[in-house]
Parts: sequence; C-alpha cells; structure tokens
Amino acid sequence: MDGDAFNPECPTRLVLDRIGDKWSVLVVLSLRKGPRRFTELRDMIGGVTPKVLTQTLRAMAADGLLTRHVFAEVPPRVEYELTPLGQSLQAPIRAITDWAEQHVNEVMAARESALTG
Amino acid sequence: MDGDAFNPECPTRLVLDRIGDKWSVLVVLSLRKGPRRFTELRDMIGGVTPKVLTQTLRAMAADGLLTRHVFAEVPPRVEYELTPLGQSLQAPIRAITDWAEQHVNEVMAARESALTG
DNA sequence: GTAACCAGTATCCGATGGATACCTTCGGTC
DNA sequence: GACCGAAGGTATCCATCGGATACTGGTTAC
Repeated sequence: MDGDAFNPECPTRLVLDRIGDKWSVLVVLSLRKGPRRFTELRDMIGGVTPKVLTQTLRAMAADGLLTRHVFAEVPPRVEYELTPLGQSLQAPIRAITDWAEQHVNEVMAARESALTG
Repeated sequence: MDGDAFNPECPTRLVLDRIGDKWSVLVVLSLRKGPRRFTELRDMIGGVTPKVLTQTLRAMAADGLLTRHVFAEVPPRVEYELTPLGQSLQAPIRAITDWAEQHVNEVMAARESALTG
C-alpha cells in the first residue's frame, strides 16, 4: 500500500511532492478560516516572495486544492479559497504542524549539540 | 498557537521546513520496520541520488531523528535507525501519505483538466 | 593481479528559489 | 491634467540546490 510512494513514477509520489512543499502547507493553514486575498496571504506567510506565492497558488489550483476568484473591481481583487479537497488536507497538515510544535525543543536541542560537538 | 509557523524565524517553521522535505518523509517510511543500510535506503527510495540521500540522512541525524551507526567491517557497513523522536513522526507522516493515496485520483483528475481546459 | 563490495565523494550542470524592480488600470487628489 | 496609490501580480537577475554521472579506498575473494 504505502510502498507506492517509493516509486517516483507513482501518482501518490507526485501528490506527496506537491503537498510536501513548505509553501503549500502554509497556504493551507492560511486559508483554513475562509477565503483570503493575495496580499493577505503574502503578509500572513512570512518570507514568501510574490513570484513563489503565485507559483504555489497556481499549482494548488491546478491540483484542485483551491479556487482563484477574480473580481472585476478597481483596484483588482482576487480571492483564494480552499475547495473541499483542500479542506480535507487540514487534518493531516495539522498532524504535522502539531508534531513540529510539540517536538521543536527536542529537535533544536539535537541540532545545537550536533553543531557543538 | 499555530501562527508561529508563519514566522520564518520561528523554530517551528525551521522544523516544518525540514520534515516537509520529500526525501525525509520517504526516509522515515523506509525505516519504519527497523534499521537499514545506506544502499538499502538508496534502492528502496526510487529516484534519490547518493549525494542527496547522504545530505538528507546527515541532516536528520543532526536533528535527532535517526542514528548513524558505523560497523568497522569490510566491506563497510553503516546502519541508519530511527530514534524515538523519529518514530514519533510516523503517525503524522502516515496521515499525509494516507491522504495522498486516498485523494490521488481527485488530484490527478484536476491536474489533467487544468492542462486541457 | 584484478575484480567486487559498500558507502559514500567529486564534479558539473540545469532547474529552482529568492531578491528586487517594475507594470497596469483606475479613481481620487491638487 | 499630471501625479499618486491601491492590488495583483510580472520581469529580470543571481545564488543555491538538486540531480546525473563518475570516481575513490580498503579489503577480501578469485
């Protein structure tokens, strides 16, 4: 069953590569409370550049994880919103982020002692 | 609580960046049944090159996720094994891979129709 | 003497990520 | 009527990283 992920040709692996992307994870977290505009996302997610954010959002939209809705207004308004498929990613992503928060001290301690000794 | 992950300076974010790496995920899966040697890992994980596998294993060891044990034998033998910390990553990673397997069809269908339409 | 075994390095190259600057359209301001 | 600012991006350039391929070193088996 999970052996498939080891085969680079396997679709499961392709999906893993996409959702394993660090920006995708943060985008899903950013959209968990409803639609957000481009600049809102850019401001929420520290350190992301507009080019990379655009690439990430386009790729996620192509994968059916979110929708991109353009309002014909001035100044322009574009809203991104998770699809039900994208919503279903919340739980596993929360599992990862919860792990990170619970074990960040252990990891950082290990990383420190690896440097010094 | 989870807002921390949005700050690039936050340790939680640093941890996320590491465990979000696609090779790290596959290494954890590869080691779930016990220790493995370097070439075993290289062969299990399709598409990984020795250089990148070495980098990944070294980084994971520095973060305390696995141990590297060198046996003074000829030919050389090196075994990698998850630490308890690394073992604790199994559950969240399974959540992600299970999601990928369950929804791979939806994602691939969306990706297809994004290409054609 | 030479070939194989294992666990990596060494070297090189193209793709990717990131920083910075710029564009567009419109409405409001002076 | 020139100018500025807003939003949502592109354009351009450069550094870094990932990946492909080749090679090393010590020992033992042939």
